[in-house]
Amino acid sequence: MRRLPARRPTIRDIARRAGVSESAVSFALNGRPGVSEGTRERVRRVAEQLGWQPSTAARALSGEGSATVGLVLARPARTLGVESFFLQLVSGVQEALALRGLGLLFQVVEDVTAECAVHRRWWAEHRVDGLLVVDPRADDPRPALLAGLGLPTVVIGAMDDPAWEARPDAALSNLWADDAAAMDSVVGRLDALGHRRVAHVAGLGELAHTRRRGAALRRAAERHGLHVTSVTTDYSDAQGAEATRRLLAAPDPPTAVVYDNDVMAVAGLAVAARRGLSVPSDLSIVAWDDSVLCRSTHPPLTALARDTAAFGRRAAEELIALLDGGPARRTRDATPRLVERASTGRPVGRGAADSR
Amino acid sequence: MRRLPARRPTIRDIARRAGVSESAVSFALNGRPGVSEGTRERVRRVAEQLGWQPSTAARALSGEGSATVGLVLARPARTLGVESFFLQLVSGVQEALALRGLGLLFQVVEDVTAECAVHRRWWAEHRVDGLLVVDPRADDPRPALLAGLGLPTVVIGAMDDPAWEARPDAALSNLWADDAAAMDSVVGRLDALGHRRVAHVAGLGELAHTRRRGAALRRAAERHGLHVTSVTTDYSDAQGAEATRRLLAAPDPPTAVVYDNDVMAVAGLAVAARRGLSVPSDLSIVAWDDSVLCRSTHPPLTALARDTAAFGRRAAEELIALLDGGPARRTRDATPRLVERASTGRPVGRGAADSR
DNA sequence: CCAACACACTAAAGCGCATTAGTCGTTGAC
DNA sequence: GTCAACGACTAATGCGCTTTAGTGTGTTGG
Repeated sequence: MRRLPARRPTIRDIARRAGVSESAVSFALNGRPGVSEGTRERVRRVAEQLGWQPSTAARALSGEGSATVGLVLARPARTLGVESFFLQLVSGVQEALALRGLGLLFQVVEDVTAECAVHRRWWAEHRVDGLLVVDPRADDPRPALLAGLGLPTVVIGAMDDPAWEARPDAALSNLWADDAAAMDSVVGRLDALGHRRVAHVAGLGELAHTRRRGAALRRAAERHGLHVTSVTTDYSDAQGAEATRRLLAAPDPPTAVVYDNDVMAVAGLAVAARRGLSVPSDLSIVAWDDSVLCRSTHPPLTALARDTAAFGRRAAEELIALLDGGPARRTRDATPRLVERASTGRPVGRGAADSR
Repeated sequence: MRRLPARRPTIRDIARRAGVSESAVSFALNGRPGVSEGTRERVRRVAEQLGWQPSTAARALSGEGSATVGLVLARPARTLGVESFFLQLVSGVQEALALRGLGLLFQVVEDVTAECAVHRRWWAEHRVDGLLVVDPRADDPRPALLAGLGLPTVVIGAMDDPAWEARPDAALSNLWADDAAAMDSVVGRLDALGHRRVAHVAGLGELAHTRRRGAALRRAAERHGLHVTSVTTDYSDAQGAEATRRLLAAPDPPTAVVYDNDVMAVAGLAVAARRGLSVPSDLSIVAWDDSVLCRSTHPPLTALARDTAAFGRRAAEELIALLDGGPARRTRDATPRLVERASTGRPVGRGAADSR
């Protein structure tokens, strides 16, 4: 009834039109030796004029790979569509991939088990040439799986050292940001402002970076002689708010809270406002990951900023390097920097810095 | 040096193991007649045991299609990674696609021209079987292009009637929400609260739904005898804030503002707070599209809520129906409903409803 | 008892491209 | 002047799967 054919041109069409064999066309179009410059040029023109594009399916079949990389997000749907992080990351990833004509196959699943299944399927189906893995976690099954399948992979985010070293000689690179250093800068600043009790509203406990941040916080606090509390959440606004309520209800509430994402920080701010606390004099707030959100609240939030799109772009570039046969490597990205806005300041009242 | 082979099993392996021909395997696995139940079962077991998965590349080559649908987002990078809308939409889309083993090829580009180029390339490369198109706009070149290419497509969002009717007998469906009705409900409510001057901070002027909302607002305002102002923006927090400042600086500022997305609404709220205006008594705020954002501010924002993930799911289902050879059709999704929170109320002072 | 016909299955071709193994006409070297 | 080497191409094969056209066997009916 519909679907007017609109047949795609194939190299065969080009061959006929240019009066050469299909192989000559293939050579010409792929820059292989074996055709004269004249013929090459002629073939190119015909291809252009016919609007020819290579069929990725055919290419993939004849061993070239599918010109596609995969990215799967394993997060419960509930905590999704919230953080700006992923869309920005993806947007950066694409920028780099598009330059090479690589497509991005994207999927959202509930958990890591499902993610592994997807990886396995994609591999078996020849769908992807490489993978981007996000949210590395403790006892992460993915690096081993992908190494076993021989799929070039870039893990985005700090992996635990054992996980990194355990990987065999696989095509597995890692791009990480120094969360510990970033946390240090936060704690140092809070200490300088006179805070003595700092809380950390952390993200999912299984994630490697959650642990790193927590550990860094404890170390830094010890160095500075601060008291710290930590609560883990699922990154949702609900749990961010709930954690804030709990922290503030404690007998000796913190005067500063560091949130592991922007959404929870904003939720925390709202809780403080509802309780009549003034930010920053009663409570200082720091958000991990800057975004529009942080800039739009009142007061705007101090945040650990990084260029997420650039992060994604670099990750994609690492993967491309791997795809080109380059060596696996571990690269450190820029450390998030503390952007101070109006949500942090000296604590006053409510038994703040006086205990020093 | 690396990349341990780990060859994927093919139907040939299955055939050998099961002691039948490759064609028999193909028939057995695809539920085609021509094999006995016993053989079919045996083949299935062997395939299972070998962990076989069909190669999409090979499938695509032999005419079955690539088992992939495409979605490209044409938005300047700046306004991206902001709204929760897209990630949620995508997450819903996937849920439906995954049930059918369809992959989602995703790309972000700067503008519609680039989007068309991507569509064309995907088509020529045999990469996708169908497409999801978002943000229909006035004089949209995409429906005609895709109809011409014969790619089954679902346009997500209200298309202008001419655009819809002009489409030839192509595999082009449309899923839309009644923004006009939603706008009516907002205006009705604001009128009932006593507002007389309402402003609309709209999104990109080229988008069809921006125009529809604007037109609906004007009609409704006329019906209710209200005065309306409208400003178009690029959806960014910066322009949302700027528009708000301009509106509030006017000689006869509005007492209620409807923002075309959550980000701008939050930015507007911050502007109001900075100017010392109290929300809602000095200014009522309504956000189009509900999200964590709206719930997390203080006061929380009244918003037009809809189930975006479900919207995406339905869109994907429409596309699957099309892929299955179903007829093109136009479907109306649920109308966004007004969720009243603390950011709307009766206007007081500042020359509010007294002029009635 | 043989033709007609199901039935279960195999052989072979084709999808679009890359690649390997030729083929053929020139050149260059000795 | 002859032979090897080279450049410019073409022919043929394979990738993994679907599909069409057989093939051979057993059953049925006249």
